Amino acid sequence: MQAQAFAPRLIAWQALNGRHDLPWQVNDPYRVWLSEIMLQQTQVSSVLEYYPRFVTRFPDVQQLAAAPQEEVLALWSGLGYYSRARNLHRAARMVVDAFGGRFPETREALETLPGVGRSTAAAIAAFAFNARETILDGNVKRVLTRVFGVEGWPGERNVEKALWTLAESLLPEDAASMPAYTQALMDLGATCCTRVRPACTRCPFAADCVAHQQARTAELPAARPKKVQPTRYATLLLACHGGRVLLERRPPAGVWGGLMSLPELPAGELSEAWLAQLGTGEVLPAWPEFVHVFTHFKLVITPQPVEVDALAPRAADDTRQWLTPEAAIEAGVPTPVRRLLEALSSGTLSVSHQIST
DNA sequence: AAGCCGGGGAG
DNA sequence: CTCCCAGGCTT
Repeated sequence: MQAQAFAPRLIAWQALNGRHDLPWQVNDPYRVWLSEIMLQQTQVSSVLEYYPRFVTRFPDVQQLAAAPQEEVLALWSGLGYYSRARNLHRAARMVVDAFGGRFPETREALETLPGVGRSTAAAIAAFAFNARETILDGNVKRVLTRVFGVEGWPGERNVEKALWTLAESLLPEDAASMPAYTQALMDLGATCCTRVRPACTRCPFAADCVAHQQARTAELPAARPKKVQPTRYATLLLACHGGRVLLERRPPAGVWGGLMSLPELPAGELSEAWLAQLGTGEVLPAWPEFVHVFTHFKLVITPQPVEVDALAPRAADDTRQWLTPEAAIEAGVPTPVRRLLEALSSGTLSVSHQIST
């Protein structure tokens, strides 16, 4: 893909397939700025409900600057990211007070307005002033990583820097086409090069797109690395006597809430209090620990078998029961507990580390 | 560099 | 439920 071929092909595509009737597609820096702020991390369909009301109430930057902040926030209510509204109001006052009521025309100067970062400033400069500045939003990152096969998560500093450089190298030569080109970048990402199931058959770059040619549109852009889950540790007690094992109903809230389970010793140690409850017996060697993964943490479980000399008295309610492993499984237990009970009933003396879910 | 902001849509 | 969206600001 030649860099100089990118913009003309994209603009030609946009002329026939792009969006041309969005209400903020006007040559007015105030309305462009307002729409760009509203569209930050917010989908077009949502902004379409708010933007008309806002420009009706505040037709120009002077009237916005003169309004009380509460009224601005009220019109923003429901859009989310309310610091955008506060910054919007501050920026309007800055335009009036510091720039004489006229928006600055360069990307660099626009970036001094609160709430206007590099990409938003570039969008305003390109749409309103034909500046040869590139945007780099989520749509553009997706298009560029796919077409040019850029590896790595775009949130990573080096990857993002490379994308800015790449995006700048693709700008059209003639400044007059900057509005159409910028809109085309957004439109391609929003309507064709979508996050899932992109419409590559309708894409002007399909023949050159690295992701499409390698059938890797699902892998590019690379997803955010998953956060390392916090680790918790627990000992699950396998108290056995006469072919039965002690089960305990867990508290209603929290992990495995309300389910029957093996008694859990939080500290990872076999406590004296627990042994006393069970009377006398023999503590057997612990089984190998294994990991159970939850959505928000991982639990390292140490199964601790104990052969007790007699069955402790059954509690009045059903919070504690001595059951055969088979009956316990039947009662409904969490998956890792079921695996342990299965190992117990099959007479296995140790559990493989491969137990996990 | 990572966390935060927020409501909503898609899968 | 997760992940992301026309990102920017703070720590």
